[in-house]
Amino acid sequence: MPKSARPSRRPPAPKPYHHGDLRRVLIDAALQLAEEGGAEQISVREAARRAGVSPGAPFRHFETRDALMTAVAEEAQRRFRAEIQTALAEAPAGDPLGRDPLSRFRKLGLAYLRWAMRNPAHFEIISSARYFDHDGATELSRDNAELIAMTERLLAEAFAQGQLRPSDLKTVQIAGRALVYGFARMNLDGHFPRWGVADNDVERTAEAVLDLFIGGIARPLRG
Amino acid sequence: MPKSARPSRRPPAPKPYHHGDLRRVLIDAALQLAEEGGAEQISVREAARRAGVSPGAPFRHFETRDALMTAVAEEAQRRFRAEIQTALAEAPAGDPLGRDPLSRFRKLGLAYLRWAMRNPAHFEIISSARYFDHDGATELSRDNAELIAMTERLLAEAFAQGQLRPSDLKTVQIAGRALVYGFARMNLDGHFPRWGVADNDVERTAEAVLDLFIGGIARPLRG
DNA sequence: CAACGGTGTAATCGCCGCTTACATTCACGA
DNA sequence: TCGTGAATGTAAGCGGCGATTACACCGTTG
Repeated sequence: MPKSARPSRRPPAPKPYHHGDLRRVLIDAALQLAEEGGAEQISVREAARRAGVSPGAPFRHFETRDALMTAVAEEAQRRFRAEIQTALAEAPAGDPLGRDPLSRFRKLGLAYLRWAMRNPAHFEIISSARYFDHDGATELSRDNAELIAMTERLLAEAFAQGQLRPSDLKTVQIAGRALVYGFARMNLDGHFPRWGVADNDVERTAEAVLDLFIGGIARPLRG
Repeated sequence: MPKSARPSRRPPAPKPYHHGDLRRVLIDAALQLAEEGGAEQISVREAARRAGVSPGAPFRHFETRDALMTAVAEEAQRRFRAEIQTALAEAPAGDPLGRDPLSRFRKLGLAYLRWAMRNPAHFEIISSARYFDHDGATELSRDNAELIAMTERLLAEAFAQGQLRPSDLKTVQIAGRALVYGFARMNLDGHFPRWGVADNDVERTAEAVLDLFIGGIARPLRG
């Protein structure tokens, strides 16, 4: 009598049919698998196994493995988004109104890098656009577009306030993204040992790299 | 009589036993597969199929699929290396002796970017460090270390000649790599449509991004 | 020419994504 | 209240995959 001890407590749960909330459990199991061995280690069967369910059951909730990956990517993206918002919500020292767009830009980059360093599996899943082109990926695309728009706004404000040397802002934006994305992927893809960067030094190096970039686009202080 | 027309011409070939040179053919087939559908589409069985050989035959030449991937990565890296050397060999205009390290640095970055844009499948295979940690991957590591050493030398020379503003050179080096690597991966991972960069514009954008970075690290011209 | 080692084949194993047919259980209206 | 249909899970099976094993072939070499 394995599962008889489930007296159907909890009316407000959205999908407590047979299993309880299999969809949720599958996503969590998949995230766990990604943390253990990378995104390509995610397997429908193993997720089903960990959910204590038959191999065919997941296909009631996800048409294909890629659909599961999309759902996992959305979950990861939501956590990433929350992290970014938290980081940006912290009042910048000496600028309680948050009117210094360049330092907010820096904070954004730093939050991006730190999150990617500390959650490489989640970052990996979000990386590939492959899982953005599915039916249920609207949330993913929207979140991403908002993040892009935010950096665009910050850069425009920074420029308007004279914090930037004259540059094409679109180029600055893409270069900034390429920098943090590339750094995060170098970490994910295991490049840093080849570059003599130890694990303890990765976050410090990330900060140095970001500051170098910002120093390169900022208008030099006259003095 | 499918393969009877092979009168064993060519004594100096290293492995013309039964098939001719299966190892070589398998690597080429795998490269082809990567070009068609990405690195993860490489399958030992499909490579064997295209080589006209039984599914078990490849394992005489590669212990595992990953060993095949390592060999493919080495082949891709060799081509990449050749491309870089060709690009650097071109005499810089107005500096026939090649004594302008910063412009050589730029040329190196540009060659990296262009090759990655035009050979995304090869770039992808080289990206992951996973295939560097196999027995036969010594060539891969050596090539890579040489490339790293070359950029280090160029930056040191550029600094010595006063072309750079004061910066930590290691940070500059890693930032430069992160920038081009990130840009190449953004292209590979399909990010650019989200950024409003059309396919025709990718190489132009790459150049703009690189120049922005170099403008950021270069000592501003006094005028 | 005989023995041996390098090479390819055939058959098989377990895992995978995915599908189909069937069993169970919940939700809701006659 | 009950029964009927839809939502959910199971059982079984398909073909493809990486990998292993036993066996067959063949070129080299002593």
